[in-house]
Amino acid sequence: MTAERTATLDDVARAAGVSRATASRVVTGQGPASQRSRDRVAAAVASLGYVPDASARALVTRTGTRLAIAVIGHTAAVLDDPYVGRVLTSAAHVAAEREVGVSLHWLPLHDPGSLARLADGRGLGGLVVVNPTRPALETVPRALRGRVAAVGVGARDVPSFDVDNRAGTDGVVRHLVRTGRRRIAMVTGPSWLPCGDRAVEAYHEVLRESGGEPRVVPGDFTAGRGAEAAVEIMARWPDTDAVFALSDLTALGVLDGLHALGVRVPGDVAVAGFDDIAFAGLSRPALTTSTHPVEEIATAAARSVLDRHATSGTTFYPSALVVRDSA
Amino acid sequence: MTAERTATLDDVARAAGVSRATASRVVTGQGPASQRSRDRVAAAVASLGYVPDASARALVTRTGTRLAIAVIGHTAAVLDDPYVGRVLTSAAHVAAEREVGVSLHWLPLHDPGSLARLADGRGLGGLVVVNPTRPALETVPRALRGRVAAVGVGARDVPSFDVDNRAGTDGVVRHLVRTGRRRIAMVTGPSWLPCGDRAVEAYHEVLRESGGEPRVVPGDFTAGRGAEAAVEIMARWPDTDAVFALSDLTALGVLDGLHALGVRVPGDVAVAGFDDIAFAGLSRPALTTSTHPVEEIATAAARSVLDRHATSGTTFYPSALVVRDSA
DNA sequence: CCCACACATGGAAGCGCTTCCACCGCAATA
DNA sequence: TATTGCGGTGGAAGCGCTTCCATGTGTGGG
Repeated sequence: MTAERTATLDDVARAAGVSRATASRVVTGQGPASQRSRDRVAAAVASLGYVPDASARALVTRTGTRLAIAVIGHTAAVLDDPYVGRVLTSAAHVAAEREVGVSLHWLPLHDPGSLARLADGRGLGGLVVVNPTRPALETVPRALRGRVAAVGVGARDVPSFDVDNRAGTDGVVRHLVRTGRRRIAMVTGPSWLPCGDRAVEAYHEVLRESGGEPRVVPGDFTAGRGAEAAVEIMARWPDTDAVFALSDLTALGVLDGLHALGVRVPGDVAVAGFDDIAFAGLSRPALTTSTHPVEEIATAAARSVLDRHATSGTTFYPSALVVRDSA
Repeated sequence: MTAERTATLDDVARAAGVSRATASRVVTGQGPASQRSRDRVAAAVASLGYVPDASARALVTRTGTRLAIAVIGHTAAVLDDPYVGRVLTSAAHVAAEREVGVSLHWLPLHDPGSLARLADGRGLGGLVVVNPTRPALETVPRALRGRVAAVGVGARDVPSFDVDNRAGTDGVVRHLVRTGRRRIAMVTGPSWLPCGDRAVEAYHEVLRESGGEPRVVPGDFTAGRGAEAAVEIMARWPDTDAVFALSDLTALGVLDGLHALGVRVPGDVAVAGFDDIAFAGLSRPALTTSTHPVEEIATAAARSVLDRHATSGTTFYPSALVVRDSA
């Protein structure tokens, strides 16, 4: 075990024959430096394998670079949903682009205060909140002001990015109506997620127009709940001829529940989901759904944060109907 | 915008009427402190809402607390696989338990050197490498020695945790043989992943015993590749009566490819996967597979790292056959 | 009654870095 | 020639924290 220290900026400065101040200027690219210094420092950095210490840097600049993703809703179910994975992938890509790290934080639904602990050594360059709830967003640490964005609607004061699930729902339900369905049930998302509200509204509107009466049961975006919901729906309204779930995962569960009940899809009941996850095309029957450009949304959110775009309000991304076999 | 600074240890010390050194001792719990000091400092911490600055702490202790997860194989496909998500969830749980953060790093397959950049301000308390490749592991920064574990086999010098896919494969293939299949094909994992080798060996062994000839096509753990592989297999060996894929995702793809070919499952061809992901029970026909206790494995890896267990070598976790409809 | 010994405590150093500031030499201007 | 201006530079301060060390302060034993 040789006591081989990792190179420090002082080492670089010494090797390059300049002061530490100059070395710092060259390494960070801030401030003036002669071509000669620049070259010598660069050479020293390369030969020593110098990597700046992020902690020390964060300590003095009072601001870090890491991109933090905070996912609200601390249940294992959240990650079974490919949604979070897709958000993470995209964020990771943006982070890689910018050469910053990304950290992941799981926040229990009812301890929004924990968001405050995220400042974590000022190491953060930005924060993306997934599934934002209002109380959670209000506890965002002061230190992060101006460097926060939300994925999902419901954010105040911070830019927010979400799929237009009002239009998406409208498209799906209209498709159901167009194909002759009239007794259409809907499985919603978790009630604490404000973003589902607009979808439910759209569902009600289309039904009002087409003369159907609403049949809404609560969901939570899990497959298990979908299976339960299917049973509930068929027990309560046996003449139901279509089920729309605000999540493909749930729709897949509905498919399963219906299958267990001996109900044929789409013969007896049409089923549609939302999100167009990878498995949607793989189920039997393949799931009719509406796209959710998660990658685009998450990428935009991450960029917005890292670029310090001071915009606020929600940007909606379009959702497109994908007709497969189930409806 | 009031210039409201966040409380520092000096503020705490002043408010408690002790020196900064004493305040530090109380906050960290290291070193002696009288009950009186302890109480006063605790009160000051509470009233000021003091949170230690992780950067400053990491700077001086030369070691952080954050748990880093490095996933090797920088492709979007990796995250479509629920596998990584399950690892992350588990790691996040352990991190929450220990009140440390977790950061996520996506490492391109062919730039193992990037692992070195992870030391990232010594902010790391431990590193878990997912899908370890030998070259990648060799570049783990010195600073992290003794605080690294791997999920998946192939690690040298660091503790490693994986499912016993040799036994799992053995179980699945034997089940296939037991149910009368003899012309069994296998779709493997990506060739750069050493952990698949033992599974392939087990497959060969069972086949040797039962007198079947091996039919191996390469896979990459994606569903898309599964569909392709199904077509390849049926073209090359039309009398194939079973396909075993080393990943449920791929098996689901095989199901899809077979369906497109008009091949009935399990009537004409039995299909089995590996991992028992959530969707395995949802497909039609429901997938026969072998469990992969990812949560257990990842939890063990995370704990091992955070607890500085100096064990090395691989711990294997059992895999259990789950018989459903597809085989 | 004094010394040794523990325990508590505060002062000060220093982790690796950025950045303010004063300074220097040089070219351009008066 | 004397003056300004400016790009380039190094010294030094300081970010918030831990920890070494020397210094009190109270106990028990000799």
